[in-house]
Amino acid sequence: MNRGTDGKRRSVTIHDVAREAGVSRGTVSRVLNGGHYVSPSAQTAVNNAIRRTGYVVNRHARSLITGKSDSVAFLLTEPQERFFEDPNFNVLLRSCTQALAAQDIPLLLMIAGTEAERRRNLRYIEAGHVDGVLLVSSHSGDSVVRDLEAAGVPLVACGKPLGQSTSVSYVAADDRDGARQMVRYLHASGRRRIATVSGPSDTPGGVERLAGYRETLAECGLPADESLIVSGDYSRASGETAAELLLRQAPDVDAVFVASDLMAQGVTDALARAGRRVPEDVAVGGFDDSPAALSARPPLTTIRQPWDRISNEMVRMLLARIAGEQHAAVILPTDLVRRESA
Amino acid sequence: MNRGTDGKRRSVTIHDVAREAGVSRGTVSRVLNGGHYVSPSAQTAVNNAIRRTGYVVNRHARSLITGKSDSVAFLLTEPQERFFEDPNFNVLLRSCTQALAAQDIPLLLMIAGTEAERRRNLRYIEAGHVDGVLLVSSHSGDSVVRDLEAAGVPLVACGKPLGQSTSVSYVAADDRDGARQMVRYLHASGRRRIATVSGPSDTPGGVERLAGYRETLAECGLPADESLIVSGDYSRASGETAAELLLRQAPDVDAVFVASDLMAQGVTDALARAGRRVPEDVAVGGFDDSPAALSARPPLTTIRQPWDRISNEMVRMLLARIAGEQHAAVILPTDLVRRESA
DNA sequence: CTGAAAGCGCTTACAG
DNA sequence: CTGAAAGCGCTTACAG
Repeated sequence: MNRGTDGKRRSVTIHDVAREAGVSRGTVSRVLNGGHYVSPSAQTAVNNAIRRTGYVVNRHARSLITGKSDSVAFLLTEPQERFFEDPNFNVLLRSCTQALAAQDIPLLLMIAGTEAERRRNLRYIEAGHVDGVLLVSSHSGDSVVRDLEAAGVPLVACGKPLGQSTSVSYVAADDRDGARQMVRYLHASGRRRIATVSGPSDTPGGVERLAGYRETLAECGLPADESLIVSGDYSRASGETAAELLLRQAPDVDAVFVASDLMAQGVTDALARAGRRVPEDVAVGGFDDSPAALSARPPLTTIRQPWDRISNEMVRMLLARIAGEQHAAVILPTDLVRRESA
Repeated sequence: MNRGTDGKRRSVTIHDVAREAGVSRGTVSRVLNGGHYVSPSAQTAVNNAIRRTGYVVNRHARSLITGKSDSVAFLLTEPQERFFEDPNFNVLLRSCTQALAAQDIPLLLMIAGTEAERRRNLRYIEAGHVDGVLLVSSHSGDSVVRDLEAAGVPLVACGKPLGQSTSVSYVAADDRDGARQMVRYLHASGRRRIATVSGPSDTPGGVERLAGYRETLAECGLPADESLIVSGDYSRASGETAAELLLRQAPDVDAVFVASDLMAQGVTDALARAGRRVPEDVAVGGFDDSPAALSARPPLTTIRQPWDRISNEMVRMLLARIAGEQHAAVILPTDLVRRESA
């Protein structure tokens, strides 16, 4: 579609291409849609005509008949504050956008911070305006998954959706194993009073990383000690609070596995204020390998989540789901990244 | 549009509503589009029918005839690394998404990091698949503005586009005045060797904030001294490098106005390493009031950019532009935020 | 104020 | 392999 000098759109349609190529509109459409049942000569004639006329398909007309929009939504039900505090979402959003763009599928960004926004977005999605949704919503109370499933909308979640739904596709990092790696590492470097700051218990990361911590402690023959376990809400401030509590409850702590880098940054702040050196007195291990890991002082030893792979898998799965494939879960491995904090 | 159990969409159309309401499709369409020339009784009959049938307009069909997509693009031509390092973009993206959502207009996120992505996005936009674009692209070398303008696509830029185009709408914070406020403040608190770390000279912030710095120095009767001026690229690392250079060139520096919080964070790091106390020995003033200002140690005194207002204005202007209004520029005031670094 | 009708640009059976 | 034709769901002059 071009716009003339009058500002009105004057589009070259399939009709113009057909005339230019000396074939029917049906034939043009066929080459547009894969070139099946088209003779080589017609094929080239059409392609040349397309080039000469500068034709671009009108997606609305196509969608009207195919019933597909060729677009997907990236829906965020997280309270916004957290979203914009957490660098992981950025990486995820960027990678998903680009993976989709590579297939010429635009990404509609939707933020459902308030209940009203949640309803509006749901209405839009359920009206069939997108072919599927990439869902980022770590809290479980959330009914979005249920609503979307009920409406039959293809869906892939980032992280395992807690709660009832067992039939939803998701891709997640191996949280539990990541926690295990970190705790094993702390133990191997000689620490014996290993604490943890866990995430909220209504998030997969909150549950799984804590479970990994517990398992590994047992595996290493270290006693379970509830005074070594405190929890936060993934924010930096909650990390500070948690560390202060920890220092009171278990002053002899010599290592902390923190369930997110942002919280770990808060932990190192509090530790520094309390006069504990990191890592000499207390080793600190984070989770995520987010930018926060680098900006923390000292830089954080942490668990890297493979966000590029996660987003690529999410996009791949969603497209497969849209094409009719069954749901599935993909669990991706994590890596330990050594820096200075442990 | 609903999906039956077979997974196929079975939509209720305007036709069903018309039948249910006992009117023609034209009448239904009229109430959908504002209710002009419709009798009150027809109006209510149609509204009831819509409610009963759960009708939702098919946007593709509507777009096919109106020639509008009722969606806009948020186009980012910044190299991605910078985007995801800069918290301002997050705020901007969130606010724009929500301001648009309030009007029921979806935002398509487009990232043009590479030349190939740039071309693909441009093709999509120029094909008329969106009604307009919100552009975030601070570097001037960029031909996107030119291309988009040539194609007649309604456009609003964030920040003044450097370069030739004089006819593009934009909204920007008052960079120059923000710089003035900060330098005046530093001067008023007794500093006399006030340095600056400027941004790249091909960005509006790089140019304007430096100009504001120079003007205010003169206004305060302080001598212009080029050894007090170094530049960075807005990254934290470049702030560190700049500060190191500064300490060599002008060891007696007692204040630094830094053109971004991220760079200012690098400056405080380097200052701390060099044994200078902030703010006792050297006062540091940032720009942006981004999350980095809070996570810096000490927290940064900085210039707040009104991102909420900026995004609201951008959306308002774009919608006006799409509706046919002439281009315009909006300059929004900034505020000094006092914290501990100066 | 309202209905009948044309038409937006495409895809897809249906015949050949 | 190809063309003619129907139809996707809507909006908008055009008559009344």
